[in-house]
Amino acid sequence: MSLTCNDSTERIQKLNIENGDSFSHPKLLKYKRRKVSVVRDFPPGCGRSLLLNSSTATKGVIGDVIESPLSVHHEVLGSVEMSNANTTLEATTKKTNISCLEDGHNTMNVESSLLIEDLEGKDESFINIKNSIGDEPSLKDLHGVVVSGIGKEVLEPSKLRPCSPLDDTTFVSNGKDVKKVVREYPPRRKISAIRDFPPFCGQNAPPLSKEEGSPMIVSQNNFVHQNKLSKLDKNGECLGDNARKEERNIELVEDVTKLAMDKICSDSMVEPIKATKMDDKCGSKIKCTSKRMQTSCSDKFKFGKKRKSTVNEVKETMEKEVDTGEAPSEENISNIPSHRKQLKLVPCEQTLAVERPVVLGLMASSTCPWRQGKLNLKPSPGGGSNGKKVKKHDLRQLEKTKSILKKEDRKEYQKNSSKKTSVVEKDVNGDMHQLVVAGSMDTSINDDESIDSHVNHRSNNANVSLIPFSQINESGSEQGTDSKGTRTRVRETLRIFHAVCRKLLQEEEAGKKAQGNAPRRIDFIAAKILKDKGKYVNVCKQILGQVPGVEVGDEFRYRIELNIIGLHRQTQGGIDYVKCGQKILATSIVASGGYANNLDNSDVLIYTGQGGNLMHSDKKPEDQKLERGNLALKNSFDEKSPVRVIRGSESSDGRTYVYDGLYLVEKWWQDMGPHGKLIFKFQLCRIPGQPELAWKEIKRSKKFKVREGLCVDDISQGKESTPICAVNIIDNEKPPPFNYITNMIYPDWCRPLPFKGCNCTNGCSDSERCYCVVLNGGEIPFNHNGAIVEAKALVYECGPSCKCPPSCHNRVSQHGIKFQLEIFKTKSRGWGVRSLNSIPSGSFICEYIGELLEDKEADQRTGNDEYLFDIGNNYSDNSLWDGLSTLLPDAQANACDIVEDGSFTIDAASYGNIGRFINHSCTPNLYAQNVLYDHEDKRIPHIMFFAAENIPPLQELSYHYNYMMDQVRDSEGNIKKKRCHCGSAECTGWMY
DNA sequence: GACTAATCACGACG
DNA sequence: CCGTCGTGATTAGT
Repeated sequence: MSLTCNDSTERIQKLNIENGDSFSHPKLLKYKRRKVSVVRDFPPGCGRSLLLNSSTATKGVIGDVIESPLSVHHEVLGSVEMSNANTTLEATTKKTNISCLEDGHNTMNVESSLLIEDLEGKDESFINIKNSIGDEPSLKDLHGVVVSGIGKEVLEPSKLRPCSPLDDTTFVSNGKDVKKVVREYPPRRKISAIRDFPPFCGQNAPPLSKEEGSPMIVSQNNFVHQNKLSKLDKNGECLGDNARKEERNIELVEDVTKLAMDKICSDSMVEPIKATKMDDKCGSKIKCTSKRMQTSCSDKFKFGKKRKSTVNEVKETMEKEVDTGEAPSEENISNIPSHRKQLKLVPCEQTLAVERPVVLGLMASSTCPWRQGKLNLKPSPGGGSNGKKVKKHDLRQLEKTKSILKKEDRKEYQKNSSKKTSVVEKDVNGDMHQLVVAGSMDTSINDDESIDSHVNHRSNNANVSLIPFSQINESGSEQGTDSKGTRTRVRETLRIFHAVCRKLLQEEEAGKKAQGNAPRRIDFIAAKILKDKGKYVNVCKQILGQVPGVEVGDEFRYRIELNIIGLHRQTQGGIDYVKCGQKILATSIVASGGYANNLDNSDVLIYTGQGGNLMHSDKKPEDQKLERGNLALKNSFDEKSPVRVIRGSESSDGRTYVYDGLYLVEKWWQDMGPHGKLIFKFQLCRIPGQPELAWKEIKRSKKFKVREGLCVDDISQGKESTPICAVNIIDNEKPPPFNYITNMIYPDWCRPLPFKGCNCTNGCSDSERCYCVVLNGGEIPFNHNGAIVEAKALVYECGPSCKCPPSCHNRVSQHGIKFQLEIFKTKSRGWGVRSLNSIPSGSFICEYIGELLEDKEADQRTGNDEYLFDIGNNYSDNSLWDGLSTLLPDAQANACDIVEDGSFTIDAASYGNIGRFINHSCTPNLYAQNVLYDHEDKRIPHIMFFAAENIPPLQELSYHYNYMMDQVRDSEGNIKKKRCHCGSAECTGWMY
């Protein structure tokens, strides 16, 4: 066995040279800083608010209320009548004049933010708070003073007294007597909404694994409605009859929110528990099998020759279908009402869900979403119509494309909109989203919804639905099934979105030099295309609470993605809200601010309200008003309604948005902004029981400079540019020994044809002259940020024979690993691989490296099938982004080579790299891409893993092993089956 | 030249 | 029609 990789040393050198040339995100090139730090703020006791050390801490519990003698109510703002915004503003303005008197003599200033500080040693005195301008009757709405501080000590209410001469007075408001403010100091536990947890919530919640999540929150006014979900969320979009009846009720009653929610709550009390139990059952099933399998489940099996013929069979079958969408799982199909199974809605690319189960059966990969989306559509690569190069097209062409798309869908729109007239009219009448009685079309579910979803969206149909706070991606329950489909749709939609963006970016990058095109917003264009194609998810309603198919930790690159999946509808606005009866309630906020310094205290968020022209430098700043988003957040506080929080951050990886889960508005107040105008502040606290965000753990690791469970510092022993550590918090096992290599080992007899290479010195942009670009079908298959544009049968990178520099955009995977990867012990799948970085979709991860074997030789290595990777046309596996060709007709897949059948296998058992640890998943986030750069032997391409979607830190990396059922045999020819423990909601339990 | 910061133009959505 | 915790490109400054 000898190393014959002819450029191994050169490559290593290049690798070293290139180490500094890190994966560059487009956003990396440009930074944008917010001019006014309206978002950025610190919770009490943190950051700038940390004015006191603990010894001088305020005696009081954070959030406590010291009632002003002029105060009307006990709870901070909670019940204060805010109807007269002017009064409130006035009162608040004068808050800065409030003095805190000690013993009635000494005056202590209270900051405008109403921090009461430095009460150290003043225990014996009582604290009086009075309004120095208390003689003004207009101050009747002045509310209590919030004690903010870092101390946890309790300030005894008895020590809080109104000062003379207002001592013990009652205050008359609106002609009614109110209680003596101080004596009836509210019980402390009222101060924090989140501490008062109903059953199944907060501290009362049963212990949960991350996967299980938290079942539900039933807070006083924070309602969950599992039952409703089941009706709403057949992929999210429809309301069942009962639900619609409820909605009618909501419209009729006066106290809309309360009554509706009460009803919802009572309806929902049984279902969630049932669902939880079912989930448990399912979980235990998986657990017991997983125990049996333990580490062996990361095994890889070979599949025989039959595999390919099977694939072809499937392909033939699938080609008869015309389909862009995902196929529903078998369960989904069974759940579709029979009358709907007969629906054939739209010609052309739009779905024919009905026939899929047959194909799925053939596929024997029924619930793997990516495979469903893919095997079907494309004619075999390199064949047929794909022979022509893709022409760069300019804006006009794209507009043409768009208009064609529009035309197609306009017809649909007109067709459908007539059915929706009533809904539309209702919406027109309301200035905001309105609770409406959904038309019969709205009962459409699953795939049909994808057809009219954009119509719904256009019609501005904003049905309010309350999604319970719970992890609803479990299988086995109705909810789980729904969510499973929605999760798949969300992932698929985002994947397509990213793919379209990359494709557009590719065109942009290719065309830019030739003609200085006007700047394009590829995100908007991509979004528009998806919308026109009905690919939006959760479009039909504004969702309060958890959004189906979106999980805590999901990462996004563009704001518009939040809109696409229904997480946050505003494209720019930070506060999204929905009209719920008479009130508006906040559904979600985007906190884009440099919170980098304050990650440790991430469960609390202080959010600045909107308005006041803070964002417009050309307009005069004004006081923020209690309207729109501000009012919505205030109402969410009143109703204890959960608010989704999306955190935006800028880092070296560019801007990302992370869904941080549900928060409750804990309190709100007004403050003086940097421009001297009043702004609203909202303190939100993360609802406990939700999965921890990965970056917190990483932050913690960095802080303590210790990785918990670290057992090997660098399994590559310095051979990779960044060390790859091994982490095990499950048991004491260390990773099994093997020889770490960073280049393929080719056998003696294997002398790959040398790669001719290009002679480019101009960045390999010439689609006709660059040899490599020609091989790739006339385009560089990567974006300038290093992301692969789309999956292809074979990708040619420029190689050692090329004249272009190492910085050539057509050199990506050869530069090696760019992310900080580590291997870790999983609970049921042996060792797995994950990244400490956020990985944008399309990024190169790593190669699958080992010894190259012929199949027959691999067969002889009995009992050694764990780390085998069959080289072949895994293009069928790769067509993860197949919607692309139909979404972008101009951007047809190019002619490109296919891998020639040589029956080779990579064996990573003895010699390998980190790629050998990557596990199988039924819902993988990576895919294997064949790449050639250092030789031209199409039988033995490099196997390169690329990210198929945005991957948050610490999420396990996985790809689909693509075993075919009953094709995996042991050394004696017996059919082997392999348990799958990927844990995915889509998992069938078997690797095929 | 690389990087930062401010500004502009355009934008979709509700 | 209007406003918005966007986005990319341009420009000026360091």
